[in-house]
Amino acid sequence: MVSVARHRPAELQSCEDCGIGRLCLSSNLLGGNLQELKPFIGNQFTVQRRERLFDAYSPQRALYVVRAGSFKTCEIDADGDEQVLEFYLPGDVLGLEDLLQRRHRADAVALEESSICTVPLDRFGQDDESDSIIFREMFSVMCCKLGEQRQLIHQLGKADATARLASFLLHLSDRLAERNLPARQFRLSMGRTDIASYLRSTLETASRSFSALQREGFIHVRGKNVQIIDDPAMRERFLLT
Amino acid sequence: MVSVARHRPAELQSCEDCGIGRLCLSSNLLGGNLQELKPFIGNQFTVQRRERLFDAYSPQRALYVVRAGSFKTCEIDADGDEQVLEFYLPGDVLGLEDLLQRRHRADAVALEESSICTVPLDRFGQDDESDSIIFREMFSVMCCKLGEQRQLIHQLGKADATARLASFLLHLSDRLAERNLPARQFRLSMGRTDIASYLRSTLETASRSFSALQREGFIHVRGKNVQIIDDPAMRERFLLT
DNA sequence: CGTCTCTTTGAATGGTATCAAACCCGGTGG
DNA sequence: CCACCGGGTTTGATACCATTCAAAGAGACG
Repeated sequence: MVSVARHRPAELQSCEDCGIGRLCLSSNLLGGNLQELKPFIGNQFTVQRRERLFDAYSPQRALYVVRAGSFKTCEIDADGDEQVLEFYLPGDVLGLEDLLQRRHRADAVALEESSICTVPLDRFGQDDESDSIIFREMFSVMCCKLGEQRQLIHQLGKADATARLASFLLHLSDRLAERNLPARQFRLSMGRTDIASYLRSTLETASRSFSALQREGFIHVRGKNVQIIDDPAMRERFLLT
Repeated sequence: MVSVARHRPAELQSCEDCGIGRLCLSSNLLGGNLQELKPFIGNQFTVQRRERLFDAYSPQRALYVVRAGSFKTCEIDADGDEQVLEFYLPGDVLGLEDLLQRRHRADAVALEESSICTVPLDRFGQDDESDSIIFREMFSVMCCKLGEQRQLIHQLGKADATARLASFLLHLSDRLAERNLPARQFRLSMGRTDIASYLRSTLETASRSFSALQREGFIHVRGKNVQIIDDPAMRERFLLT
């Protein structure tokens, strides 16, 4: 069995790795103008597990970059059920989709003790030059997000519960790898309920899917600890696009 | 029975109604600077039913505004199945999500004889001022699209097939109303297969859902002709958010 | 070591996909 | 004008997967 250090969240080493410098990891709009973004960075602070970074419907004052730990955004629907919208890892930016209305459209909750950098919105509008840079960055992230959501929609329609979980795990693994974090063996900071909610399923089905993936030899699971055993086979079997 | 004029697609009256002037109908970033966008408008042409406006993976040369008629975008997935991504009505802009890569990510197919205005991409980068305006416009549309996709994801997870169809029809009705087109009684330009694909369901289920909505007195259906009979009750019963 | 929360597993129910056949409508040609 | 044809649509029967309800099991923490 693997001995896991207790509750040590994933962390970025330096500002150079910080997501605000390349808001969308797959974007290459920016060459190396990290310096130009420095003026936008505000103060840092930590958020405890289950604490909210911001509330739905509250006015937006900043963008938030996850420095360490992880978050989920979720909204409460008309029936009072919580729906998980997205998970955020170190380097991810929270609040982009709220910029237009300058009002948060979801709750942001820390999944573990986490550290945050702020990018106050009042820095915008000071200088057209840097405004334009950050605007294009945001645009690029939005494009990525649109693509990701499209992916999710596609999956929700075609793939069964097990395939959706497999995709989720592979995507998570890819994101961890992009951040130079352990991507083959990791600890999920979110519970089965959150995963199920994100995948538009139920916690029982999610749990069964974990078991199924383990039974078929793709992964090893023990509670929140996941090890991806046969990554290529898993992609071959479950990844559609 | 209603006598329907044969195949007369919905149409915009003037450039003032054109979507490029307020790319996202719910956005209010622009005050009234329609004039500033005029230089961006390129030539017009028509597309026949089932003809493609552009192909997936082809390089993007322009944005396309639907002037009359309607379109669907769809992609062929790994299994060779067509997946409908979005439907476009007069005033809608095609190609926004492809801007980052300047490469189309889906096929765009005319659902009926349609008319198109182009916004060639080579107009961009000439003038920072107008670039910035169009950039913000696009950003605003992206925000709207993100919201819509989020809505769809939500529905795919929670609502059953009938509720999803109801939502689809109500949303379509709203979009027609925004364009000052008949919104209570209209002719669907897309077939059951396309609707089913968009809703991540099957044509049989879509058909049954139409029947169910009619049986319960919410709508009247006769092939592609739809009349919304009890709009408020339908919203009350099916619309989640 | 006990308690609480989260997770796993089981059995029954229900919605949707699938397979199959009949039907309707629009268009064509006699 | 009517008969016919073909694509699209409706409806029916069955099978399967996911949800739901229920209970037992594992892990975290004091």
